[in-house]
Amino acid sequence: MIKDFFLAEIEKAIDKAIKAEKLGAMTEYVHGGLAIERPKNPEFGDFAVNVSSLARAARIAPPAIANAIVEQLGSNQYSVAGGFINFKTNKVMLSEVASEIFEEQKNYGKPQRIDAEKIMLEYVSANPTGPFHIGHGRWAAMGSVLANLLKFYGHEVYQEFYINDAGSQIEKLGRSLEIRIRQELGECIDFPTDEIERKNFYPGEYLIPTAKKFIEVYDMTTYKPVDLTDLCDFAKAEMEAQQKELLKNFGVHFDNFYSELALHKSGRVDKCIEELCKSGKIYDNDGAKWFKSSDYGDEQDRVIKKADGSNTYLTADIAYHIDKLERGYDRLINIWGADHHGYVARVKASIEALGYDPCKLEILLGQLVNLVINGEEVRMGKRKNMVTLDELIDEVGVDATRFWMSMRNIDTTLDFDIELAKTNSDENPVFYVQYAHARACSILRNAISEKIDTQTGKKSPAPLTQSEYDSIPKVSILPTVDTARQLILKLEEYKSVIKNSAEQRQVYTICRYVQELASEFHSFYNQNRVISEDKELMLSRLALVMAVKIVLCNALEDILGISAPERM
RNA sequence: GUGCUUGUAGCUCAGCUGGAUAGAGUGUCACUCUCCGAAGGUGAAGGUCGUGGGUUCGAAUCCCACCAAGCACACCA
Repeated sequence: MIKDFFLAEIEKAIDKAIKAEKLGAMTEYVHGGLAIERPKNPEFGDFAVNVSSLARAARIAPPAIANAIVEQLGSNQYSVAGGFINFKTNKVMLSEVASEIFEEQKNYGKPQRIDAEKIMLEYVSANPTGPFHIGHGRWAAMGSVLANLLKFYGHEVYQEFYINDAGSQIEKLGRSLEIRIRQELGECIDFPTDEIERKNFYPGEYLIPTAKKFIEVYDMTTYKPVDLTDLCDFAKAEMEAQQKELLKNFGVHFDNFYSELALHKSGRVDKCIEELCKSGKIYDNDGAKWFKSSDYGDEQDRVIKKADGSNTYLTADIAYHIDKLERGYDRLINIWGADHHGYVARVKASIEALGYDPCKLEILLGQLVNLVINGEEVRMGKRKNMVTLDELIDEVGVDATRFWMSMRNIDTTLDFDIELAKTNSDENPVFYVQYAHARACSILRNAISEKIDTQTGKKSPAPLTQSEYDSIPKVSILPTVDTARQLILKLEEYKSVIKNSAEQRQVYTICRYVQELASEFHSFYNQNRVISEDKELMLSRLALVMAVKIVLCNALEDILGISAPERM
């Protein structure tokens, strides 16, 4: 990376300046204390480093420090402004960026060496009691993008969906299906109207098709009592199948679906309670067993076994996380909705109590999604207003949904404006970026297509022959104009974007980057004609266009999981 | 009441471990198609960084208090 090169040069110069006693009271510089940044105003240069932080140790003014360091560098590439050292990259370095892109192709931006980890990424993890709502869409999109990103960065990533298929909710689902079946068979029956009673059912209409299917499978003409477990199993299987189908269509891949019910049946949950008992952190109170999670920073202790002898949801969750750790993962990353934040402390506490390092568990808490329809916020959660993820994707498409769900920092509430996401216009960032890619493809097509004048019908030969076109990657780019320089620097930035995004688990920075790159490219396009009489210049510019196309395509398809269309 | 998250331009959001004149997009207004896709580009206007203190040479950024919004505070899952 160009940044790393400059940082190393400057750090060397600081060491030299200290030896020459040019940095006042400073006797030692610990490497890594400074960072290279892009100046806010490009007139200052391509990169900058702020040395003001050394002022305290040196006890001299920042500009004097900067000058002392630049003196040691002995190059006119560097200039000083206040506490900043600014510098421009030379043409050779810029040209190398493009060569690197052509060499690496799909791997451009992948770091050479990282401490690779075996990561378990768990996300979505919904109840199989109904269709996904748009909130699930955010976790699905962000999770799959994060998985792509971490894999690309060099980690080994395993994606898992924890199915909450145990507990009382499943019985609710079964009983709700029964009502729908009896309705279908002509019985005059409905869900309770009393609000509290109604909470024991899922009155959404989505169970009607399932009821019809059930009637067909069981060949019923009138309702005969069916075992509740059969009803539950049928409904559950149907909901799970629907959810899996949707995930597939949404471009979200899971390596495994882990059943909570199977976890209970395997005896792992009971074993986990035993282990906790051995740790001495369990006590009895009011007939229930409590886990002393407050010893590990939780606000209060938690029930692990109820007075009626059954386990709580937490108990299974503890067992599940221990199971993940036993499967040998270095790191567990979970994406949870912010409404589950209370669980973080207790799950971490259990991990620690059972002798594992709680730092291995990273929980990304995501704020929820608000739907904006015609400029008005529609609150989710109220069942009657619920918009399902299915409906949303039908309305705006997979690409736009994935992009919009990923484009914001996870800890801000996301406003999803349906009307905006639907428009194929400049208001929509997805189309803006895809358009840039299509435009790059179009230029490359034109470079080897013969041109037909629409007025005269005269044909003129293609600007380049196929073999000339194939040699483009070997061409060295001539960053003669400023827009080209800026574009190349933006391409170079991709490497740091990938690094920061992967290390901080911040997916939205990729979305931002891709918009910025598209913007630089559109700007370049408008100021420079790519296909021209000057062949050397044309080849150089085509090489730049090709480099942009590669990076845009990599970011869109491989990381964001969004199509990079060649035509629109 | 307690905890977590958020408060930056009309709107939606960036702003990296404190540092250059607080940045984008969108909306508004003005330019811009003889030429590779105008689904584009260029420019202008628009901000007491929720409020008040504090730390610092220097604060949108760190600390404290307050105000406002969202979420969570089960022997539900």
